[in-house]
Amino acid sequence: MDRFVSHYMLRLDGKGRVSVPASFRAVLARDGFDGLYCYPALDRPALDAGGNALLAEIEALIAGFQPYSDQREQFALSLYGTSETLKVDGEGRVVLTDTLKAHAGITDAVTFVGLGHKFRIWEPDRFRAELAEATEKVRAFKQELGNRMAAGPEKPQGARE
Amino acid sequence: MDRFVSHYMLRLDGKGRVSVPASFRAVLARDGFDGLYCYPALDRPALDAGGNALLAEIEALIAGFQPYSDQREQFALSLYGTSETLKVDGEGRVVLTDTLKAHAGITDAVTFVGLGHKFRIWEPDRFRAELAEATEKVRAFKQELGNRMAAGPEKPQGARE
DNA sequence: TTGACGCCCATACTAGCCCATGATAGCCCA
DNA sequence: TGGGCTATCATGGGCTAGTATGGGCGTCAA
Repeated sequence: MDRFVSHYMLRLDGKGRVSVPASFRAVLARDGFDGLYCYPALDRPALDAGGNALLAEIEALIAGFQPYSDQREQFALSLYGTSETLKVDGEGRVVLTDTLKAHAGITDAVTFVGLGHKFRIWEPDRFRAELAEATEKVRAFKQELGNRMAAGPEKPQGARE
Repeated sequence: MDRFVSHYMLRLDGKGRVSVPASFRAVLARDGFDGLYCYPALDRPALDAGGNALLAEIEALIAGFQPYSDQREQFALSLYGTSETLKVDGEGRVVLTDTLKAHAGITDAVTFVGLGHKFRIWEPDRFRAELAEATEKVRAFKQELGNRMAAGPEKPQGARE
């Protein structure tokens, strides 16, 4: 496996440590990154995390802007500047910094969610809400698609089930 | 790790010394530069700092201008002329010169911010403001990007992010 | 001489490292 | 197929080395 998939709820211990799910660790190990690259998601109260694949994505994004441009500086600041490379201990645990925990509202438990080349870390209740909302939207979208199908012979272009 | 990443707030002691974050020192050590190369950022009340990678960037920038041109001389003057090579003591601390501190409005604490190949030194309050502003702009930019995508030839929106 | 700076040592704190334990799930063998 | 064994995993706690910070002392230059 070379992708982050599925989700896991895990608790922080007294020292604030939390185990990275074993299957995610396996992906990171294959990816070759030592540690865990992590930063606050831009538009959600959650954390994005991953390894070299994620880092490469960010680097490519920043390299796409003109050197010395304002946009590039802003992206570099808000991506590199808020990132942390968390160390993973011998048991596969990490300690989230206070800044990271504050952004996601994390206290004593987290939910890890695989998103393919990266994964996201949520406070469990917020994750449930986010998942419910996403599921609802997907369901509505699918239904709308079905209605459109039934209504007319014309096919919705580009819509694959 | 070969990039400056994350940010750290540290205080100056009575002698005006401040510890360079350990993770930044590790990058500098790998970079091979002895000391800390530092100069006032051109268009911000902050200081740019780094090692050989930063020096190489500056050199490339200046080399891009016509030899003997006014621009080249001006850039050379304002970059090389205002730079300091700070010494790092046995404990990994540096002393900022008065000129540097004045430019950034630094008094008794600083925030170090990684920007990949270099890092920036801010007065903590100003940094908070700058980060908030940059994050806001990046967020707006991303949203605009998303809207543009969704407006295009009908794609299932919400397909990741 | 005085002040600034480099160099050295001291200390509180915490992050990292190591070992221990309980639970679970997968595997093997009868 | 069922039962037991073992490898893996999540979790807990203690110890140690590293880090940030503070202060003393000698040296060099103004």
